[in-house]
Amino acid sequence: MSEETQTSLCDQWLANLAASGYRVTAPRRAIVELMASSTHALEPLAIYDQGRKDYPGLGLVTVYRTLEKLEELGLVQRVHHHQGCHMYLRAAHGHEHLVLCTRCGHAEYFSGDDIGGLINKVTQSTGFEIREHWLQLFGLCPACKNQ
Amino acid sequence: MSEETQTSLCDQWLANLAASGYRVTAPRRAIVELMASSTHALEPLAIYDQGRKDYPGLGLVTVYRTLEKLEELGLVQRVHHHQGCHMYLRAAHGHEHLVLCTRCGHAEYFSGDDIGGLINKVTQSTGFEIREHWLQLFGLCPACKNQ
DNA sequence: CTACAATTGAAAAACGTTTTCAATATGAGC
DNA sequence: GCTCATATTGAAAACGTTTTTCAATTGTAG
Ligand SMILES: [Mn+2]
Ligand SMILES: [Mn+2]
Ligand SMILES: [Zn+2]
Ligand SMILES: [Zn+2]
Repeated sequence: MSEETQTSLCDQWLANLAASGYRVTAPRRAIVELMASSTHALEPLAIYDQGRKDYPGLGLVTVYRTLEKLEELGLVQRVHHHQGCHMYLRAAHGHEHLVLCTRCGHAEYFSGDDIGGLINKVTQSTGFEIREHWLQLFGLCPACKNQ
Repeated sequence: MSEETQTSLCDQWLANLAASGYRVTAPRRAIVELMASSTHALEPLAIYDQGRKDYPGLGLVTVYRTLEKLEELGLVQRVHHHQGCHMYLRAAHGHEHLVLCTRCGHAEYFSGDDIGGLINKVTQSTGFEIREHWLQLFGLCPACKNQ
């Protein structure tokens, strides 16, 4: 009963890396720990700074290379922000989009957008064959709303 | 009657520059001519290359500086694309969003998106105060659909 | 036409990202 | 556990893009 199958997201990601033939190294553990739990999209330099608290020898190059792998495995995704276009966040589960706080960067996924009707309209009016869409909402998160 | 008020978009932009206290110079004319008529979002280097056909002395720095001004005046806007995040296109008129061709880059504005309902749902479920949204559709333009 | 400030392009600097490379650490096989 | 082939590492160099600096040029108000 208290024998939980409590696999943290972090452990899942590391297992995923291993299962894909990649090695589980100390620098990767530091980065995964960070990314699996972050509620903010982070840019490589921020990941580097944060990660060095955990593993001081960490190199910025390794951050880039690890993000590349995590993205390839679908664990992390790139986010375009007002503050930068190379920010990384835990990937969406299924069809989700992001709400982002313009003040603190807090990011949250939501689902349930229904733009099928719009896509039909645009298909008709423009003749485009639409295959993909980007949708992102921006505003203030609950914490930032109250100064 | 045949005395048309046929001010080209290009001339409007130049007038706008002048009215804002900026000078109308040959390099700016070359860039404006290009941007006011382009149906593709262009990156600075492409604008530079195209612009040099018209005005061979054009410098890349001037492209950057002119885009900065045109954006400030709301005549041009930055577009995030799969192929690049620093592309520029004629700004939207009012509330419009973009459909972009993933093959040739052709861009078209559309309006009539209604995501008010979605915004309400997300406001309720996340507590965010939503102030802005990005919506972009991607696919194949009519020309690219037929190979 | 003149005079002055805005604008220009070349060159240098700054920036973020990628490549190169020798040293190191990992994990499979014993 | 120990060995070994090799995946991974960080530092340094290279890279492409954007910004800054600066002296020469150009636009425009008067
Ligand atoms: Mn959607
Ligand atoms: Mn809209
Ligand atoms: Zn972007
Ligand atoms: Zn096309």
